[in-house]
Amino acid sequence: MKPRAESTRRKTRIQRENRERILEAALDVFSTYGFRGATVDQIAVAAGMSKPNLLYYFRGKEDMQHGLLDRLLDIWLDPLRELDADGEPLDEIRSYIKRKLDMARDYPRESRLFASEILQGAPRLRELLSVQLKSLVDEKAKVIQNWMDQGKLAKCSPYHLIFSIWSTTQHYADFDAQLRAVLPPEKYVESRFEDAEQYLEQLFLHGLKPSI
Amino acid sequence: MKPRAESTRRKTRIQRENRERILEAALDVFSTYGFRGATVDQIAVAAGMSKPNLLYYFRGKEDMQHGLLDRLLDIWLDPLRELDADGEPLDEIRSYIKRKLDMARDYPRESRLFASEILQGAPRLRELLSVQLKSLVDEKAKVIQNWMDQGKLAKCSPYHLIFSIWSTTQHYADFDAQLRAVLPPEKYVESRFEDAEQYLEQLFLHGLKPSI
DNA sequence: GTTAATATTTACCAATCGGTAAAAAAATAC
DNA sequence: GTATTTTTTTACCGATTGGTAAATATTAAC
Repeated sequence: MKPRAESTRRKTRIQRENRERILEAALDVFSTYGFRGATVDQIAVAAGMSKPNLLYYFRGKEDMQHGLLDRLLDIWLDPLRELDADGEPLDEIRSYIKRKLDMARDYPRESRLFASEILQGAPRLRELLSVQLKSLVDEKAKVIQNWMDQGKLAKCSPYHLIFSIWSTTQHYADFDAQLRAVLPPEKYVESRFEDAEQYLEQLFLHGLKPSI
Repeated sequence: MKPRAESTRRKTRIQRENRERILEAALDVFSTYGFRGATVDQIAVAAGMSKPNLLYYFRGKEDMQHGLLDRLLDIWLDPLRELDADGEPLDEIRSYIKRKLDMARDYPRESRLFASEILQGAPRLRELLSVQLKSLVDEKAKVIQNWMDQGKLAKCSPYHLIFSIWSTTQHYADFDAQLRAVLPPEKYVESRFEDAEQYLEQLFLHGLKPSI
Protein backbone atom coordinates (compact mmCIF):
# COMPACT_ATOMS: atom_id res chain seq x y z
CA MET A 1 0.00 0.00 0.00
CA LYS A 2 1.16 3.46 -0.86
CA PRO A 3 2.38 5.71 1.92
CA ARG A 4 1.08 9.25 1.60
CA ALA A 5 2.28 12.56 2.89
CA GLU A 6 -1.06 13.21 4.53
CA SER A 7 -1.31 9.70 5.94
CA THR A 8 -1.62 9.54 9.67
CA ARG A 9 -0.01 6.12 9.75
CA ARG A 10 3.38 6.09 11.36
CA LYS A 11 6.28 6.20 8.89
CA THR A 12 8.80 3.42 8.68
CA ARG A 13 12.53 3.97 8.83
CA ILE A 14 12.85 3.38 5.08
CA GLN A 15 10.09 5.86 4.38
CA ARG A 16 11.72 8.56 6.45
CA GLU A 17 15.11 7.95 4.88
CA ASN A 18 13.88 7.80 1.32
CA ARG A 19 11.60 10.79 1.57
CA GLU A 20 14.57 12.72 2.91
CA ARG A 21 16.83 11.52 0.09
CA ILE A 22 14.22 12.49 -2.46
CA LEU A 23 13.64 15.98 -1.05
CA GLU A 24 17.39 16.52 -0.98
CA ALA A 25 17.65 15.51 -4.64
CA ALA A 26 14.58 17.56 -5.54
CA LEU A 27 16.11 20.62 -3.91
CA ASP A 28 19.19 20.16 -6.07
CA VAL A 29 17.25 19.80 -9.29
CA PHE A 30 14.46 22.32 -8.69
CA SER A 31 16.91 24.98 -7.55
CA THR A 32 18.95 24.72 -10.72
CA TYR A 33 16.25 24.15 -13.33
CA GLY A 34 13.08 25.55 -11.80
CA PHE A 35 9.86 23.62 -11.40
CA ARG A 36 8.97 23.32 -15.06
CA GLY A 37 12.54 22.71 -16.13
CA ALA A 38 13.05 19.87 -13.68
CA THR A 39 12.09 16.33 -14.61
CA VAL A 40 11.02 13.52 -12.34
CA ASP A 41 13.59 11.18 -13.95
CA GLN A 42 16.31 13.70 -13.17
CA ILE A 43 15.30 13.85 -9.52
CA ALA A 44 15.08 10.06 -9.36
CA VAL A 45 18.61 9.72 -10.74
CA ALA A 46 19.88 12.34 -8.31
CA ALA A 47 18.26 10.39 -5.47
CA GLY A 48 19.77 7.12 -6.73
CA MET A 49 16.37 5.60 -7.28
CA SER A 50 14.12 4.43 -10.10
CA LYS A 51 11.32 6.76 -11.13
CA PRO A 52 8.48 4.42 -10.13
CA ASN A 53 10.22 3.90 -6.82
CA LEU A 54 10.36 7.63 -6.25
CA LEU A 55 6.70 7.94 -7.18
CA TYR A 56 5.95 5.41 -4.49
CA TYR A 57 6.96 8.05 -1.95
CA PHE A 58 5.66 11.18 -3.65
CA ARG A 59 2.53 11.29 -5.73
CA GLY A 60 4.12 13.50 -8.33
CA LYS A 61 6.26 16.47 -9.13
CA GLU A 62 3.89 18.93 -7.53
CA ASP A 63 3.82 16.92 -4.32
CA MET A 64 7.60 17.06 -4.08
CA GLN A 65 7.75 20.78 -4.50
CA HIS A 66 4.99 21.27 -2.00
CA GLY A 67 6.91 19.15 0.49
CA LEU A 68 10.03 21.20 -0.13
CA LEU A 69 8.49 24.66 0.06
CA ASP A 70 6.50 23.83 3.13
CA ARG A 71 9.60 22.74 4.96
CA LEU A 72 11.74 25.61 3.73
CA LEU A 73 9.63 28.71 4.21
CA ASP A 74 9.94 28.44 7.96
CA ILE A 75 13.71 28.15 7.91
CA TRP A 76 13.83 30.95 5.41
CA LEU A 77 11.90 33.40 7.55
CA ASP A 78 13.73 32.65 10.78
CA PRO A 79 16.39 35.36 10.43
CA LEU A 80 13.68 38.02 10.18
CA ARG A 81 11.73 36.52 13.09
CA GLU A 82 14.78 36.99 15.27
CA LEU A 83 14.79 40.75 14.70
CA ASP A 84 14.27 41.95 18.24
CA ALA A 85 12.16 45.02 18.95
CA ASP A 86 13.96 45.47 22.26
CA GLY A 87 17.46 45.30 20.84
CA GLU A 88 19.71 48.15 19.78
CA PRO A 89 18.31 49.13 16.32
CA LEU A 90 21.56 49.43 14.38
CA ASP A 91 22.85 46.24 15.99
CA GLU A 92 19.65 44.42 15.14
CA ILE A 93 19.87 45.50 11.50
CA ARG A 94 23.52 44.53 11.35
CA SER A 95 22.96 41.10 12.82
CA TYR A 96 19.94 40.54 10.58
CA ILE A 97 22.13 41.24 7.57
CA LYS A 98 24.70 38.84 8.98
CA ARG A 99 22.14 36.08 9.43
CA LYS A 100 20.82 36.55 5.90
CA LEU A 101 24.34 36.50 4.51
CA ASP A 102 25.07 33.31 6.42
CA MET A 103 21.95 31.80 4.90
CA ALA A 104 23.10 32.74 1.41
CA ARG A 105 26.43 31.06 2.11
CA ASP A 106 25.11 27.96 3.85
CA TYR A 107 21.83 27.40 1.98
CA PRO A 108 22.38 28.64 -1.57
CA ARG A 109 20.10 25.99 -3.08
CA GLU A 110 17.23 27.02 -0.85
CA SER A 111 17.78 30.64 -1.83
CA ARG A 112 17.78 29.75 -5.52
CA LEU A 113 14.67 27.61 -5.15
CA PHE A 114 12.76 30.54 -3.73
CA ALA A 115 14.22 32.91 -6.28
CA SER A 116 13.24 30.59 -9.11
CA GLU A 117 9.71 30.28 -7.75
CA ILE A 118 9.29 34.03 -7.37
CA LEU A 119 10.91 34.80 -10.70
CA GLN A 120 8.24 32.68 -12.36
CA GLY A 121 5.51 34.65 -10.64
CA ALA A 122 5.26 32.47 -7.52
CA PRO A 123 2.27 30.46 -8.78
CA ARG A 124 2.72 27.76 -6.15
CA LEU A 125 3.84 30.13 -3.40
CA ARG A 126 1.64 33.16 -3.74
CA GLU A 127 -0.74 32.28 -0.93
CA LEU A 128 2.04 31.44 1.52
CA LEU A 129 3.75 34.72 0.67
CA SER A 130 0.73 36.96 1.03
CA VAL A 131 -0.20 35.41 4.35
CA GLN A 132 2.82 34.13 6.28
CA LEU A 133 5.47 36.35 4.74
CA LYS A 134 3.32 39.47 4.58
CA SER A 135 2.19 39.28 8.21
CA LEU A 136 5.75 38.80 9.41
CA VAL A 137 7.04 41.67 7.31
CA ASP A 138 4.17 43.92 8.40
CA GLU A 139 5.01 43.18 12.01
CA LYS A 140 8.73 43.85 11.63
CA ALA A 141 8.12 46.93 9.50
CA LYS A 142 6.25 48.39 12.46
CA VAL A 143 9.16 47.62 14.75
CA ILE A 144 11.52 49.38 12.38
CA GLN A 145 9.13 52.30 11.99
CA ASN A 146 9.11 52.69 15.77
CA TRP A 147 12.89 52.80 15.83
CA MET A 148 12.80 55.55 13.23
CA ASP A 149 10.16 57.50 15.12
CA GLN A 150 12.40 57.33 18.18
CA GLY A 151 15.24 58.79 16.16
CA LYS A 152 17.33 55.65 16.51
CA LEU A 153 17.38 54.97 12.79
CA ALA A 154 17.36 57.27 9.78
CA LYS A 155 13.85 57.77 8.49
CA CYS A 156 13.06 55.75 5.39
CA SER A 157 10.61 53.13 4.16
CA PRO A 158 10.86 50.06 6.43
CA TYR A 159 9.55 47.87 3.61
CA HIS A 160 12.18 48.98 1.15
CA LEU A 161 14.79 48.66 3.87
CA ILE A 162 13.84 45.02 4.29
CA PHE A 163 13.81 44.51 0.52
CA SER A 164 17.30 45.93 0.24
CA ILE A 165 18.58 43.53 2.89
CA TRP A 166 16.97 40.62 1.12
CA SER A 167 18.29 41.60 -2.28
CA THR A 168 21.85 42.42 -1.30
CA THR A 169 22.34 39.26 0.74
CA GLN A 170 20.48 36.74 -1.40
CA HIS A 171 22.36 38.09 -4.40
CA TYR A 172 25.40 36.17 -3.18
CA ALA A 173 23.51 32.89 -3.52
CA ASP A 174 21.24 33.59 -6.48
CA PHE A 175 23.75 35.31 -8.74
CA ASP A 176 26.73 33.21 -7.75
CA ALA A 177 27.49 32.36 -11.38
CA GLN A 178 27.82 36.05 -12.11
CA LEU A 179 30.07 36.70 -9.13
CA ARG A 180 32.28 33.86 -10.27
CA ALA A 181 32.52 35.41 -13.72
CA VAL A 182 33.20 38.95 -12.55
CA LEU A 183 35.19 38.83 -9.32
CA PRO A 184 38.96 38.32 -9.37
CA PRO A 185 39.23 34.52 -8.93
CA GLU A 186 41.16 34.60 -5.66
CA LYS A 187 38.68 37.06 -4.14
CA TYR A 188 35.81 34.88 -5.26
CA VAL A 189 37.28 31.74 -3.78
CA GLU A 190 38.74 33.10 -0.60
CA SER A 191 36.78 36.03 0.69
CA ARG A 192 33.61 36.95 -1.13
CA PHE A 193 31.41 36.48 1.93
CA GLU A 194 33.74 38.24 4.34
CA ASP A 195 34.13 41.09 1.84
CA ALA A 196 30.38 41.22 1.41
CA GLU A 197 29.83 41.39 5.14
CA GLN A 198 32.29 44.22 5.54
CA TYR A 199 30.91 46.11 2.57
CA LEU A 200 27.27 45.73 3.59
CA GLU A 201 28.02 46.92 7.09
CA GLN A 202 29.58 50.05 5.67
CA LEU A 203 26.72 50.57 3.23
CA PHE A 204 23.87 50.07 5.65
CA LEU A 205 25.41 52.04 8.47
CA HIS A 206 27.08 54.96 6.73
CA GLY A 207 26.39 54.87 3.01
CA LEU A 208 28.99 55.96 0.51
CA LYS A 209 29.45 59.59 1.45
CA PRO A 210 33.02 60.03 2.66
CA SER A 211 33.13 60.88 6.36
CA ILE A 212 36.17 63.17 6.00
CA MET B 1 15.57 28.03 -48.86
CA LYS B 2 15.97 28.58 -45.19
CA PRO B 3 17.15 31.95 -43.97
CA ARG B 4 19.77 31.69 -41.28
CA ALA B 5 20.94 33.98 -38.55
CA GLU B 6 24.51 33.76 -39.76
CA SER B 7 23.53 34.15 -43.40
CA THR B 8 25.10 37.08 -45.14
CA ARG B 9 22.18 37.30 -47.54
CA ARG B 10 20.11 40.41 -47.12
CA LYS B 11 16.94 39.90 -45.08
CA THR B 12 13.52 40.50 -46.51
CA ARG B 13 10.91 42.66 -44.83
CA ILE B 14 8.96 39.59 -43.74
CA GLN B 15 12.08 38.03 -42.27
CA ARG B 16 12.88 41.12 -40.27
CA GLU B 17 9.32 41.46 -39.00
CA ASN B 18 8.86 37.82 -38.09
CA ARG B 19 12.22 37.40 -36.42
CA GLU B 20 11.32 40.43 -34.34
CA ARG B 21 7.89 39.02 -33.43
CA ILE B 22 9.48 35.71 -32.48
CA LEU B 23 12.15 37.25 -30.29
CA GLU B 24 9.52 39.36 -28.58
CA ALA B 25 7.44 36.25 -27.86
CA ALA B 26 10.52 34.29 -26.81
CA LEU B 27 11.43 37.04 -24.34
CA ASP B 28 7.99 36.73 -22.80
CA VAL B 29 8.14 32.97 -22.47
CA PHE B 30 11.81 32.50 -21.55
CA SER B 31 11.62 35.23 -18.91
CA THR B 32 8.71 33.57 -17.14
CA TYR B 33 9.59 29.89 -17.48
CA GLY B 34 13.33 29.82 -18.01
CA PHE B 35 15.06 28.14 -20.92
CA ARG B 36 14.26 24.56 -20.01
CA GLY B 37 10.75 25.35 -18.86
CA ALA B 38 9.84 27.15 -22.06
CA THR B 39 8.49 25.21 -25.03
CA VAL B 40 8.77 26.02 -28.71
CA ASP B 41 5.01 25.57 -29.14
CA GLN B 42 4.41 28.10 -26.42
CA ILE B 43 6.65 30.65 -28.12
CA ALA B 44 5.01 29.94 -31.45
CA VAL B 45 1.54 30.56 -30.01
CA ALA B 46 2.76 33.75 -28.33
CA ALA B 47 4.14 34.89 -31.67
CA GLY B 48 0.88 34.02 -33.43
CA MET B 49 2.60 31.50 -35.66
CA SER B 50 2.72 27.77 -36.29
CA LYS B 51 5.66 25.90 -34.83
CA PRO B 52 7.13 24.81 -38.17
CA ASN B 53 6.78 28.36 -39.39
CA LEU B 54 8.68 29.63 -36.38
CA LEU B 55 11.37 27.02 -36.99
CA TYR B 56 11.73 28.40 -40.48
CA TYR B 57 13.21 31.53 -38.92
CA PHE B 58 15.12 30.02 -36.02
CA ARG B 59 16.82 26.67 -36.16
CA GLY B 60 15.69 25.76 -32.68
CA LYS B 61 15.17 26.79 -29.11
CA GLU B 62 18.86 27.38 -28.49
CA ASP B 63 19.11 29.63 -31.54
CA MET B 64 16.30 31.82 -30.23
CA GLN B 65 17.87 32.26 -26.84
CA HIS B 66 21.20 33.02 -28.39
CA GLY B 67 19.58 35.69 -30.55
CA LEU B 68 17.89 37.18 -27.51
CA LEU B 69 20.88 37.22 -25.19
CA ASP B 70 23.16 38.61 -27.86
CA ARG B 71 20.83 41.53 -28.44
CA LEU B 72 20.11 42.15 -24.78
CA LEU B 73 23.49 42.09 -23.11
CA ASP B 74 24.47 45.35 -24.78
CA ILE B 75 21.33 47.15 -23.66
CA TRP B 76 21.75 45.66 -20.23
CA LEU B 77 25.26 46.97 -19.75
CA ASP B 78 24.59 50.47 -21.06
CA PRO B 79 23.75 52.04 -17.67
CA LEU B 80 27.14 50.99 -16.32
CA ARG B 81 28.94 52.14 -19.46
CA GLU B 82 27.57 55.62 -18.87
CA LEU B 83 29.25 55.86 -15.47
CA ASP B 84 31.54 58.82 -16.08
CA ALA B 85 35.00 58.93 -14.53
CA ASP B 86 34.99 62.70 -14.89
CA GLY B 87 31.64 63.25 -13.20
CA GLU B 88 30.93 64.05 -9.58
CA PRO B 89 31.29 60.63 -7.83
CA LEU B 90 28.20 60.70 -5.63
CA ASP B 91 26.16 62.09 -8.50
CA GLU B 92 27.45 59.39 -10.82
CA ILE B 93 26.51 56.65 -8.36
CA ARG B 94 23.11 58.19 -7.81
CA SER B 95 22.33 58.49 -11.49
CA TYR B 96 23.63 54.97 -12.13
CA ILE B 97 21.19 53.69 -9.53
CA LYS B 98 18.45 55.71 -11.20
CA ARG B 99 19.23 54.26 -14.62
CA LYS B 100 19.24 50.72 -13.26
CA LEU B 101 15.96 51.32 -11.48
CA ASP B 102 14.47 52.66 -14.69
CA MET B 103 15.62 49.52 -16.45
CA ALA B 104 13.94 47.35 -13.83
CA ARG B 105 10.73 49.31 -14.33
CA ASP B 106 10.82 49.50 -18.12
CA TYR B 107 12.44 46.16 -18.99
CA PRO B 108 11.36 43.69 -16.31
CA ARG B 109 11.29 40.77 -18.75
CA GLU B 110 14.85 41.38 -19.79
CA SER B 111 15.88 41.53 -16.15
CA ARG B 112 14.13 38.27 -15.40
CA LEU B 113 15.61 36.59 -18.45
CA PHE B 114 19.12 37.37 -17.24
CA ALA B 115 18.23 36.44 -13.70
CA SER B 116 16.82 33.12 -14.84
CA GLU B 117 19.92 32.43 -16.91
CA ILE B 118 22.30 33.24 -14.07
CA LEU B 119 20.22 31.42 -11.49
CA GLN B 120 20.65 28.27 -13.56
CA GLY B 121 24.41 28.71 -13.56
CA ALA B 122 24.61 30.78 -16.75
CA PRO B 123 25.50 27.80 -18.99
CA ARG B 124 24.71 29.71 -22.17
CA LEU B 125 26.01 33.04 -20.91
CA ARG B 126 29.17 32.24 -19.00
CA GLU B 127 31.59 33.22 -21.73
CA LEU B 128 29.87 36.51 -22.46
CA LEU B 129 29.87 37.32 -18.76
CA SER B 130 33.50 36.51 -18.09
CA VAL B 131 34.62 38.54 -21.09
CA GLN B 132 32.30 41.45 -21.86
CA LEU B 133 30.80 41.92 -18.42
CA LYS B 134 34.01 41.30 -16.51
CA SER B 135 36.09 43.74 -18.53
CA LEU B 136 33.48 46.46 -18.18
CA VAL B 137 33.17 45.91 -14.43
CA ASP B 138 36.95 45.81 -14.01
CA GLU B 139 37.21 49.13 -15.80
CA LYS B 140 34.49 50.82 -13.77
CA ALA B 141 35.74 49.32 -10.52
CA LYS B 142 39.04 51.14 -11.17
CA VAL B 143 37.18 54.39 -11.72
CA ILE B 144 35.35 53.94 -8.43
CA GLN B 145 38.58 52.96 -6.66
CA ASN B 146 40.13 56.21 -7.89
CA TRP B 147 37.24 58.19 -6.47
CA MET B 148 37.77 56.50 -3.14
CA ASP B 149 41.51 57.12 -3.23
CA GLN B 150 40.76 60.79 -3.80
CA GLY B 151 38.51 60.81 -0.75
CA LYS B 152 35.42 61.55 -2.78
CA LEU B 153 33.72 58.33 -1.82
CA ALA B 154 33.83 56.23 1.34
CA LYS B 155 36.38 53.46 1.05
CA CYS B 156 34.87 50.06 0.33
CA SER B 157 35.04 47.29 -2.24
CA PRO B 158 34.10 48.73 -5.66
CA TYR B 159 33.01 45.29 -6.81
CA HIS B 160 30.63 44.75 -3.95
CA LEU B 161 29.38 48.28 -4.40
CA ILE B 162 28.45 47.47 -7.97
CA PHE B 163 26.86 44.19 -6.87
CA SER B 164 24.73 45.99 -4.32
CA ILE B 165 23.47 48.40 -6.96
CA TRP B 166 22.61 45.53 -9.26
CA SER B 167 20.87 43.54 -6.58
CA THR B 168 18.84 46.33 -5.02
CA THR B 169 17.59 47.68 -8.33
CA GLN B 170 17.00 44.44 -10.24
CA HIS B 171 15.14 43.14 -7.21
CA TYR B 172 12.21 45.34 -8.24
CA ALA B 173 11.92 43.46 -11.53
CA ASP B 174 13.01 39.95 -10.55
CA PHE B 175 11.09 39.65 -7.29
CA ASP B 176 8.05 41.59 -8.40
CA ALA B 177 5.73 38.75 -7.36
CA GLN B 178 7.09 39.02 -3.83
CA LEU B 179 6.71 42.79 -3.71
CA ARG B 180 3.11 42.40 -4.84
CA ALA B 181 2.49 39.90 -2.04
CA VAL B 182 4.16 41.93 0.70
CA LEU B 183 3.70 45.63 -0.03
CA PRO B 184 0.48 47.39 0.91
CA PRO B 185 -1.52 47.17 -2.35
CA GLU B 186 -1.82 50.90 -2.93
CA LYS B 187 1.91 51.41 -2.37
CA TYR B 188 2.65 48.59 -4.79
CA VAL B 189 0.43 49.97 -7.50
CA GLU B 190 1.10 53.65 -7.13
CA SER B 191 4.58 54.33 -5.89
CA ARG B 192 6.90 51.36 -5.51
CA PHE B 193 9.47 52.72 -7.93
CA GLU B 194 9.39 56.26 -6.59
CA ASP B 195 9.64 54.91 -3.04
CA ALA B 196 12.51 52.66 -4.10
CA GLU B 197 14.35 55.56 -5.68
CA GLN B 198 14.00 57.71 -2.58
CA TYR B 199 14.97 54.87 -0.26
CA LEU B 200 18.00 53.80 -2.29
CA GLU B 201 19.27 57.36 -2.48
CA GLN B 202 19.11 57.55 1.31
CA LEU B 203 20.76 54.16 1.71
CA PHE B 204 23.60 54.66 -0.72
CA LEU B 205 24.39 58.19 0.36
CA HIS B 206 23.93 58.13 4.11
CA GLY B 207 23.10 54.65 5.29
CA LEU B 208 20.72 54.08 8.17
CA LYS B 209 22.52 55.81 11.02
CA PRO B 210 20.40 58.72 12.14
CA SER B 211 22.11 62.04 11.28
CA ILE B 212 21.11 64.09 14.35
C1' DG C 1 1.99 38.22 -66.25
C1' DT C 2 5.27 34.85 -65.82
C1' DT C 3 8.83 32.99 -63.07
C1' DA C 4 11.75 32.24 -59.38
C1' DA C 5 12.36 32.79 -54.64
C1' DT C 6 10.25 33.12 -50.22
C1' DA C 7 6.94 31.91 -46.77
C1' DT C 8 3.39 28.85 -44.62
C1' DT C 9 0.84 24.74 -43.79
C1' DT C 10 -0.02 19.86 -43.32
C1' DA C 11 1.36 15.73 -41.82
C1' DC C 12 4.44 13.62 -39.51
C1' DC C 13 8.53 11.46 -36.25
C1' DA C 14 11.47 9.73 -32.56
C1' DA C 15 12.48 10.95 -27.89
C1' DT C 16 11.11 12.33 -23.58
C1' DC C 17 7.58 13.73 -20.43
C1' DG C 18 4.71 12.53 -15.99
C1' DG C 19 2.63 8.71 -14.33
C1' DT C 20 0.53 3.62 -13.59
C1' DA C 21 -0.26 -1.66 -13.10
C1' DA C 22 1.25 -5.49 -11.49
C1' DA C 23 4.62 -8.78 -10.36
C1' DA C 24 8.81 -9.68 -7.72
C1' DA C 25 11.71 -8.89 -3.83
C1' DA C 26 12.75 -7.51 0.74
C1' DA C 27 11.67 -6.35 5.30
C1' DT C 28 8.84 -7.02 9.34
C1' DA C 29 5.51 -9.22 12.66
C1' DC C 30 4.42 -13.21 14.90
C1' DG D 1 9.92 -20.22 9.75
C1' DT D 2 5.75 -18.62 7.98
C1' DA D 3 2.49 -14.87 6.87
C1' DT D 4 1.91 -10.26 6.04
C1' DT D 5 3.21 -5.92 4.89
C1' DT D 6 6.36 -2.81 2.71
C1' DT D 7 9.47 -1.78 -0.92
C1' DT D 8 11.41 -2.18 -5.55
C1' DT D 9 11.47 -3.54 -10.29
C1' DT D 10 9.73 -4.44 -14.87
C1' DA D 11 7.01 -3.27 -18.41
C1' DC D 12 4.27 -0.15 -19.91
C1' DC D 13 0.93 4.17 -21.32
C1' DG D 14 -0.84 8.39 -23.52
C1' DA D 15 0.63 13.18 -23.94
C1' DT D 16 3.97 16.41 -25.02
C1' DT D 17 8.50 17.54 -26.40
C1' DG D 18 11.84 19.49 -30.18
C1' DG D 19 12.19 19.04 -34.79
C1' DT D 20 11.61 17.61 -40.09
C1' DA D 21 9.86 16.60 -45.07
C1' DA D 22 7.36 17.91 -48.44
C1' DA D 23 3.51 19.99 -50.54
C1' DT D 24 1.24 24.47 -50.97
C1' DA D 25 0.60 29.33 -51.00
C1' DT D 26 2.41 33.83 -51.27
C1' DT D 27 5.53 37.43 -52.51
C1' DA D 28 8.85 39.77 -55.26
C1' DA D 29 11.73 40.26 -59.57
C1' DC D 30 11.56 41.05 -64.27
